[in-house]
Amino acid sequence: MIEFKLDIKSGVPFYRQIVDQIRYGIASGRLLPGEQIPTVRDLAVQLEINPNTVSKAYSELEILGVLDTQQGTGTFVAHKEVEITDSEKDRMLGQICDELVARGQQYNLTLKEIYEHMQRRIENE
Amino acid sequence: MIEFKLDIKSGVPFYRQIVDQIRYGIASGRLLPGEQIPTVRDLAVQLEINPNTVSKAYSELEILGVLDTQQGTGTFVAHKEVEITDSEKDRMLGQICDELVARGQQYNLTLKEIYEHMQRRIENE
DNA sequence: TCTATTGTATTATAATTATAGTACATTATC
DNA sequence: GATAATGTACTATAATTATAATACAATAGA
Repeated sequence: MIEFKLDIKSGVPFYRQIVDQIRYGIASGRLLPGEQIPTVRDLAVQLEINPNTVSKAYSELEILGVLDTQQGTGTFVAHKEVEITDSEKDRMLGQICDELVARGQQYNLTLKEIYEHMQRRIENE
Repeated sequence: MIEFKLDIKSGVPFYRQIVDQIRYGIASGRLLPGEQIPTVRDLAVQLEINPNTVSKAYSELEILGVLDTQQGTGTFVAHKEVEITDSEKDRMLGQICDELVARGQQYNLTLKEIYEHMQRRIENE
């Protein structure tokens, strides 16, 4: 399970922060395939937002195949079925890191700072 | 002078991205007090957005005392210190990492893979 | 079967964000 | 003084985001 947290000051829409945090959780291995995530109502209470906003995030991830939802039961991390070739993964890896550096540059964040931030977050898991 | 760049995928409002990039630019010393920044119309053309959106960003920064505007002349960096707190910097780091690690998840990239790729880049610098 | 819990759907409302178009006031410059 | 460029102001429109309240359908479990 992961801990959800909204940054009110960031300007990033709430539903979008939830989407990103779930995907981050999967990428970090803290959310495993088949694992249940909080119910729409529970997460809404926890984050002090409207259930519709949580539902919007979950729906978006279900359409993308990231989550499986079962009415009456709950919402679960999906079992990935799409296979991606190593070469494509490598290409995306480079692209993601390029983008990380470029985004960081806009806000005077160095490659090292970003790296160390990731390190801290990995260690605190 | 700084190079402005908008991240369309981030969900962060355009005017907000402009505000932050100017603030961080001043804080880092890449924008100097008294220096002229692009005109409302020029930046709008450059970023392919509406002039009103640029104007909104500039107005907000003028209220904060970060920019001085002179009708008929242009907009200039004010003689005022801009401080980016550690917590704000941390929030920005978190936001960028969340967004891009989440984006990598689409391609089955793990946090560890991204982290290690960054490490290799640092070593090759 | 009954009940509680789950996700889902709907309608309404409001605030925010962005665009489009137009116009005006101020300033520098020729 | 005339002109061009500047920031500013205004109205209108649309899409997005978030909330509120309600209801319905599916499931698990007593």
